[in-house]
Amino acid sequence: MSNPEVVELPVLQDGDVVPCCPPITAGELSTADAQKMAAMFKALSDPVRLRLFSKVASHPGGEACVCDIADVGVSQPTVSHHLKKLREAGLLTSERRGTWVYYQVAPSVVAAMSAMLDLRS
Amino acid sequence: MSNPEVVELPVLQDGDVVPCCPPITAGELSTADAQKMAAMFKALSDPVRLRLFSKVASHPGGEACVCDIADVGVSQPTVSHHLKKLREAGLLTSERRGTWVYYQVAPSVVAAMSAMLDLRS
DNA sequence: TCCTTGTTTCGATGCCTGTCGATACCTCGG
DNA sequence: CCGAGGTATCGACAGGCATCGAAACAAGGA
Repeated sequence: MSNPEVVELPVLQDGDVVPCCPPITAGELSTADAQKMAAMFKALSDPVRLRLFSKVASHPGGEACVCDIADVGVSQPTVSHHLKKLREAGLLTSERRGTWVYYQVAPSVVAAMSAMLDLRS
Repeated sequence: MSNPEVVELPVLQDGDVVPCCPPITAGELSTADAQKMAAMFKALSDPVRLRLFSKVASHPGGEACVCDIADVGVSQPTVSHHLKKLREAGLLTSERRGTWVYYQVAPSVVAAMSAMLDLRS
């Protein structure tokens, strides 16, 4: 925390539209696009993160309190660590309302990933 | 009959319907489903693998010789290693035809991943 | 104010994985 | 049968990451 000049990662912010990358069949991926896409998929490449994400996504309104989803078989700090990863990847956004923190899905990012996997040609 | 060197995978074969997992919004993922899904996403969580996959997918017929796609900036053993990972995840299948080995995309698996990311709510 | 509950950060540890060079394997042409 | 070129495996190393307990931070109530 002693470095105030740390450059923020080019991660995605709440509300951003994310075109990101073309469908995989459109042609060879550039190195830069491949890195961006890989970061997104990596965020979902862990079973715990996948369960956390699905718990948020399956909640009414695509939103859930940490206290509602924290039971995934790992310690609470680990849950927080994974939620942070999902936030940094732009898949979830968080908002504190009083005592509790609520997480919401970021639909555009997920839609972008889905589009990239669309193999229709 | 021409049933030569079939590379057997304990995983998914081209043409198989892949029930695997429900859409993420359908409810909480079971531990088992989460592990299966995470393995698929993990296969695409590396930039090199993503580029290899896109090179195969963007080739006519969704098929390409290793010699056509091996130029991704890493050594030949590393390319082979990544292709093996993609094979083990069920995303690619391989077939030796004479001197060269051809890789094809396994459309159903990719479609399954895409379906899981479908967030229409 | 102090205490309780919810959440995040910190520091350490052990496993997993991407990468390479060397080498073995497979197929074809001579 | 042998050599050459394409592909896969092996062994080793370095960096990354999931996980935990402890501690710090935030908000509300007594």
